[in-house]
Parts: sequence; C-alpha cells; structure tokens
Amino acid sequence: MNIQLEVGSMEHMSDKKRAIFKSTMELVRENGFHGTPMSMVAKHAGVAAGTIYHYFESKEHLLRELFNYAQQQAVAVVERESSATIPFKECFFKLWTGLYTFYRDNQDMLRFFEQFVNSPYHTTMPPLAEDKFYTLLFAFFERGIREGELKEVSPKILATLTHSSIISMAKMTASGRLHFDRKELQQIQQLLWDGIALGR
Amino acid sequence: MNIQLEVGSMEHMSDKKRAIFKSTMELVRENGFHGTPMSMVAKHAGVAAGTIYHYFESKEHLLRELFNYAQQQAVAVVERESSATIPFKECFFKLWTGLYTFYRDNQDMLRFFEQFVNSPYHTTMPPLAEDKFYTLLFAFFERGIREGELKEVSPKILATLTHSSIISMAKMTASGRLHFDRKELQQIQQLLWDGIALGR
DNA sequence: TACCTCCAATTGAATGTTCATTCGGTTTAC
DNA sequence: GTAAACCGAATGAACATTCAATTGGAGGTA
Repeated sequence: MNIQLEVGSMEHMSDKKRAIFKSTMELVRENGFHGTPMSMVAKHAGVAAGTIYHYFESKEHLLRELFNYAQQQAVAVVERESSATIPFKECFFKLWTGLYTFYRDNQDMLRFFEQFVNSPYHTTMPPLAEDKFYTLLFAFFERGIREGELKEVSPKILATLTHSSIISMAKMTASGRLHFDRKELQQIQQLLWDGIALGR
Repeated sequence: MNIQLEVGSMEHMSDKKRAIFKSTMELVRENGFHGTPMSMVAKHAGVAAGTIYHYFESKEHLLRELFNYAQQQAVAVVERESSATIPFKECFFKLWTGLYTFYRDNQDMLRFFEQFVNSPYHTTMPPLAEDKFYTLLFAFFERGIREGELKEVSPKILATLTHSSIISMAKMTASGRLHFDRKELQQIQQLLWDGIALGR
C-alpha cells in the first residue's frame, strides 16, 4: 500500500514503471482502453500484477499518470520548438513540423492520447488555464498577434485549429490511410499559415 | 437467436431499437465505452437486458450499428448542405456551419463518435473508399478545385483539415471550455477559407 | 363478436467468465 | 538486518450473454 510517488521529471523513473507505461500505451493502442486487463499489462511489461499496484493505486490512476506523462512529452516538444528568438513565421513552421513528427513517430501515444481525451476519465476536465500544453500554445499565438504576424483572432481559436490540423494529419498517417510526402506537408502548413496570417 | 435485421433507412426502426441507440449514446457519453454495461443500457432504455439481444447480436454489434447510424446522420447533413446548384464558396460556408451545428447540438453523438473512431472497434478500418462520409467530402472539395476556387491540394487533405476544424470547434463548445459567438464562428470559417482558396 | 393459433417480442433471473485488486510471502539492495 | 521491491495465486465483484417462460397482436375461423 506504499505507492511510489510520482516524480516531477521523468528521468529518474524506475525501469519497471517506464516498462508499465510503455506496455500500457502499446496495448491500449491495440486492444483499447477496455480490452487491456491489468494482467495483460503485467505480462507484457514483464512484471507481476502486484507490482503494478506498487507503483499505481489503481488502473484508473495508471491511466491518468500515463496521460500526464504523455502530455509532458508533448509539452517538451512545444518548448523545444517555440523559441522566441527566431522569427515567428519560421517558428510556426518549426512547431507544426515538430509536433507532427512527434505524433507520427509516437503512434501509440497519439492513439492513447485520443482515447483518453475522449473518455470520461478526462471529462472532469482540468480548466484550460491549468493545461500547460494549451497554455504554451496560447502564449505562442499571442506572440504572433502581438508581433503583427497573425490576424486578430482569439489565440485559443488559433491554437485549437493548428493543433487539430496536426493531430488529424498524424492520425491519417498513423492509420495508413494516407501518406504525406515532404511537399504535401509543406503545402498543409502553408495553407494553414495563409489562413491565419495577416496578409502583408 | 432471431436477430432483427438492420433496415437500410432508419425511419422504420422499432421504437425499442431507437431507444437502445439513444440510451447507449447518452450513457457512453457520461460513463464511457467501458463503464456502460448492457444492464445499464437496458434499464435506461426501459427494456429488459434480453431484449437488447433480440435486436443486436452482441455489445460489439450494438456499438458498430450505432456508429453506422450516427454516421448516416452526418452523411445526411453533408448531402443536405452540399448542393451543387449554389456557388462553391457559399456552399463551403453552409457546409461548415451545418456540420458544426449538427455536432454542437448532438453532443452525445459527437462524443460517441470520437470514442468509437479512436477505439480498436474502428481499427479494422473500412478502406477510405467505402466511407461514404469522406467520399462525399472528397467529392465536394474536388468540385472546388475543378471550379478553380481552391488551391491544387489533394481533396483528401482539404477534407480532413476542414472536418477536423469543425470537430475540434464543436468539441470545444461541447466541453464548455469555450463558447463561440456568431462573429467568431464566421471568423473561423473565413480563416479556413483564406487558407484553402485560390487568391483572386 | 368470441375464440383459437402461432410466432415475434419481451422478460429477468441464472450462468459462467473475466478482471481489478489484495495479500502473505520472497527476493533484492544497501 | 531491514525496508522497499517484487511476486502470483486467490478473492470477489462486475458483467455479457443465455434461456425458459410469458405476453401481445395479427390473422384465421365459425
């Protein structure tokens, strides 16, 4: 009953805990949120069922923590790509590409993310203000408006539109329904930019 | 063991069947895909558990059929709003508004939809070609390109971008995180249009 | 109208399975 | 030596599904 405390940064996370996270993501991707019993997670992660309960209070807690973990990685991408020292337009393209690549290359995470966000676990939603990911995104688009690069539209709208375009493209790619080459990806970004940018 | 056959159009659907669909959507919205036992659906719909199995082979079949049912309604909206007799640009705005309104006013359905689409039920995905909803959308954007109104970008990309913007806005509204007034909705549509339209 | 027949529609208690969680005991690390 | 990490069989609850029994109503018959 002595649950391992969540540490802020993930570097010093126990190997077992990391394995449990990884397995959960993979299995949830394949079998869904349901269809993924704890016993299966345990076997796949190479630990005993009881061990999971050493680290996580319950299945629900495991899923919640995994979501936080995943979200932190997405936040890290935004922080990495949205440096204030380069021109906004360039930064917008960098951010779009960075997030798209991140989701495309972490399809387990993307799938888990989408399932979680649309599930009732996430329904008792944290107020937007506390959502670091969106807070960062808002700030980024606020900068664009402030610098006169973007239309005067609510940054929330700009952030949501941009992010949904990234997610939907990554999902398309992930599902194998469509594949985009470099040229098409640039087209998509350009198209979005044309929509949100202030005409010169 | 004599499962009631699915009828093509939904007008002559048994009342019970409709009630089961409705209850399932509401309950899945509140409790999720899991967390919604058949017994709960039965009670909420005012039928006995056994009755559900008169209409549906299994829980999975119930969910699949509900998804088809929901999708048909979305298809109906697209068909209604995308008449070829009015100018493309106007039609684009009509379609955006129509779908947005539909999702906003059918939040149970929207939530169910999103959960289903991201679940493994839907993973054995129908090839895109058989997806009537997207087929219609593609055709719509193909028309826009043919008529010289849109940039020469794959209609699949245009369709996906547009639809994801609609969904994400409807979800925002549904979750109560953001509310859009008429002016903002027009801004959003205009912004998208600016992105995809061929500059005069 | 009254009565019968037959089958689909409906019921809900019973069944068997699956699964989250527990806990007494063992191993590991320091 | 001891406390944390770990194990995995055992427990009990929740759940999808079944099925034997009941109802309802559409036709037929006299």
